Amino acid sequence: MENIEVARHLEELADLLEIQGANPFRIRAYRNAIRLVRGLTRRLSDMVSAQEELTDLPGIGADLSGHILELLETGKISLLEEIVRDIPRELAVLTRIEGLGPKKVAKLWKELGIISLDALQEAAEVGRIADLEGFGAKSQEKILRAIPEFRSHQGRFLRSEAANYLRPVLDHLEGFPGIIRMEVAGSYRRGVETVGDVDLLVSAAGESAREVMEHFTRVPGVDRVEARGETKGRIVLRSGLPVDLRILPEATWGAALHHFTGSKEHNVQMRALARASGLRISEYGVFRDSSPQGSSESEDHDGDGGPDGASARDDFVGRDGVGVLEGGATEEEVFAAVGLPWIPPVLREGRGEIEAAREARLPNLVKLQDIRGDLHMHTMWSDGSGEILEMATACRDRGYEYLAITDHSRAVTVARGLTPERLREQAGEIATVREGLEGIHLLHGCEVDILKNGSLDLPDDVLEELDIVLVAVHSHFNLDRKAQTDRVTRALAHPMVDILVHPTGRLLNRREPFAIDLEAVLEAAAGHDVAVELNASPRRLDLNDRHLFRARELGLTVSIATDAHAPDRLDHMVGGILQAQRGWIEPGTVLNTRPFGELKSWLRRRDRS
DNA sequence: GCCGTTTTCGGCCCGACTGTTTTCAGTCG
Repeated sequence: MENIEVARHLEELADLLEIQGANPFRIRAYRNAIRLVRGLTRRLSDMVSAQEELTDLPGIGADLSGHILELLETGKISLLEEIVRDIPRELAVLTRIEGLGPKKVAKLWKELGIISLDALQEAAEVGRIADLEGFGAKSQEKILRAIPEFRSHQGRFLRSEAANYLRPVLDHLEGFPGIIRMEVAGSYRRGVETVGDVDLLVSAAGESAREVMEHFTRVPGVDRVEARGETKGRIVLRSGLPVDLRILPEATWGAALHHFTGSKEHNVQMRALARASGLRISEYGVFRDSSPQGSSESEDHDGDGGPDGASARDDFVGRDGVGVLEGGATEEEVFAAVGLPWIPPVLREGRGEIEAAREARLPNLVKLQDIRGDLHMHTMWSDGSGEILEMATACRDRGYEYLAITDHSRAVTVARGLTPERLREQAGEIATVREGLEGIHLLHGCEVDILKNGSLDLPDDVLEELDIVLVAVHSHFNLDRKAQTDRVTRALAHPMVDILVHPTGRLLNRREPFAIDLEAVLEAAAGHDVAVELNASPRRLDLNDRHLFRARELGLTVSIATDAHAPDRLDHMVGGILQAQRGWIEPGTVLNTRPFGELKSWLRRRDRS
């Protein structure tokens, strides 16, 4: 069983426990464990087979370990089976509706017997929800709006889509009087491949906050305003993208930026670290508890407007006591307060970045400037829209040293894949273009299909004539896990193969990765000295960050490539770099950071003519 | 349910906003 399935089971269990009204800290323990499982680079079942103790994992104790072992062994968790006898498992789905949490879902179920999305919609339409205690007309309207939204896109946007929708919002706010600074935070800043909403931060001069908020709600393309407070507002664009605005004091901008960049997991770890040294971190700064130890004064919580006369000049009267502001003007100050160097947002996922920072072993992340070429792209010869020359000059314009033209092979008929004859014809054009081309090296390659049985779509003598050979799965996505794994590993063993491209075949929000033992695939690639691709197309971003992290651990070579089907799509490299950084990838791991000479000698490890 | 250079028991990150209340619960990030 895959980790993702383990996580799903635990998630259902956590959801139902929450609806049942279980101890919130118990729920948090489950959520922590789920995040951990999703972030693991190794399969739990492999760890169990290797006799490793799951309780060694942070956040997994005796109980959770027991549930996981039972699940791996029997495919079931008896606690979950027990709970679903009392609570319908469909209720977990309802908590995903915006505005509905476990408490409200439990109420809807107990009072109105609602367990399905359809029933919820019907009840709202006939007005039965508004009469329920704790609900009202507005809650009912909100539910009616949220259901179709939930049904359509499940609330996730590609980061690149979000960037497009966001642009007019930023333009609208840019230069508005009173705005001192503006930045996008949240998962967007961390470079996550899909985002649920966008967190926009603004610092504004004293009195102008109200006007800034008002201006924000009049963004072009706004569908509705969901919240409009003094410091926090939320609009939903017609595209469905929710945008949150926070107005924050300039003096503690760094603390706010850090807080709203997250991730949640990272913030929790940072706060725990702060607490250990008597500090408290919030979006308003880093504070040292200034109340005398054991003093009853610290228990005085309701002194909202009345700071005690003895407090020092910089004292901050917070919601739960008095503290002295220690820093927060910049993110660097926040990290420095807990003895850490600044950590790049792409790493802030609570996956060991804090330990790495403490031990001065943060990765030297690969940057766009490190990239010397693009090794995967298409032209009009198959399903691209540009000429070979156009692609080459577009690459040269981007400052690259080299590129590879890699059209499809014949099995991909819908993409007008090339037969051996057409491929040889293309080699002729490549030679012609090369003659007139200066300032960039042009490689002739092919994205060769891996057939159902793991053999390649082109004969060896044709492969030998190419400068570079990419292999990919484009068919038979439904093979079982073993068959798919065997198919791909067999292809990797072929002596002419250089790069395995888009290794899991996923399309974000559209197609799940096909069933494959990626660990085995990565190991096979390492064994055969084949590189794996990070496909930078915003729809694919395949491999994902965790796979990349694993590839790095295994010492694999990674190619970051755009798979561009038009010259302007070569800019997708930017998103690929972000993804690579999220996988802790350093320049030395990346094939296409190498100078052309080194790339050539790497390609020549194959005995080509 | 997890965890331990404050603790094997008693903590567990912190704050804002809405809607439904009339002082606050629930939800969200």
